[in-house]
Amino acid sequence: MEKLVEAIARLSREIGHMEGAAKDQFDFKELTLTQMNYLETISNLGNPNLTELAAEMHMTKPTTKVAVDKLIEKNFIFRVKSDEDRRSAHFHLTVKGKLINRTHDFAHKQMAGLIRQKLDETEVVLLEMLLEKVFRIQ
Amino acid sequence: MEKLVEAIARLSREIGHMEGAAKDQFDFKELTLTQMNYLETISNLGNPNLTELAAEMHMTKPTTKVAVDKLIEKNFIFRVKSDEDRRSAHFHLTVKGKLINRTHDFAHKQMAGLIRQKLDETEVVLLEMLLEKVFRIQ
DNA sequence: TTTTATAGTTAGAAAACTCTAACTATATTT
DNA sequence: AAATATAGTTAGAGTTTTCTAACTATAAAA
Repeated sequence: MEKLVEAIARLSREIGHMEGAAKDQFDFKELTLTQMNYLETISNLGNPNLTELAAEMHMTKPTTKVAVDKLIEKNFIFRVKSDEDRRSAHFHLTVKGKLINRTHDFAHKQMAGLIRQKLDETEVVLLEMLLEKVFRIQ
Repeated sequence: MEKLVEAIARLSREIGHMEGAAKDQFDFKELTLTQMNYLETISNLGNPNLTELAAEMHMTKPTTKVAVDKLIEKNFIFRVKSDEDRRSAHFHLTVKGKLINRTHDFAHKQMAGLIRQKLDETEVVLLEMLLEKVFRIQ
């Protein structure tokens, strides 16, 4: 296996593991795996409407409606009616719903901590520069 | 937001997105999200028994049994009876089951490709060295 | 302005997911 | 050897997830 691919795989696995641990901590017993998935997708899409969410989830609209109704009832998201198109509404995360993202943040911070622990300051700056170059838009 | 954390978050999001796209490609319509999750956990644990799998999934043993029975019926995993403890059996991935990991591999290779596209050879070697140092055991 | 398309909803049914309680078989402890 | 613990199974019930078909309301096109 190529060295670079191996390193990425390792990084990815570790971050995944840290996110799993974070979710255990945050104790989302209130949500099923499926509901968590809808919530994360809403977060990723950024206030989608029902049609957009259903498309991204590869589900029908009635199925998606059942899911969002549960998330609304449990106070993880709320509806905002669209002014431009009065047929439509967009889903927003509540304060409680936004906690989901904290599990990602937590894992990312933890990984940053591991990196600072293993590399000296010069190396950290170098790594930052390299990663920034990879994701720079152009 | 700290620069390093931001870079990790970006990397993590991109890899996640690539994995999602890979799953769409591989077309696992045969599996529900839940079943996919059991299968990935079995893969991560490496031939766990029912008790170990249930613990990792935070589910009861009967629930876990229902799930693995479905995966066996669909030929994603199979049982291997333990010689040491005759009450027990371990789950192994079939060839078909191992395809799941390919979605991860695919995403990691794609990310490696993006990196090679944005960095020159010297920078790639540097990045490899830094990541290796982070994950070196000691 | 009538027709067609789009956004979302409702109803009802099937499959998947999850649990508790009670059980069998094998291992371990006393 | 008897008592206790562990690995897994079975049965049955409640909840969640998913679909198709049919509907309302608004927007866009003809």
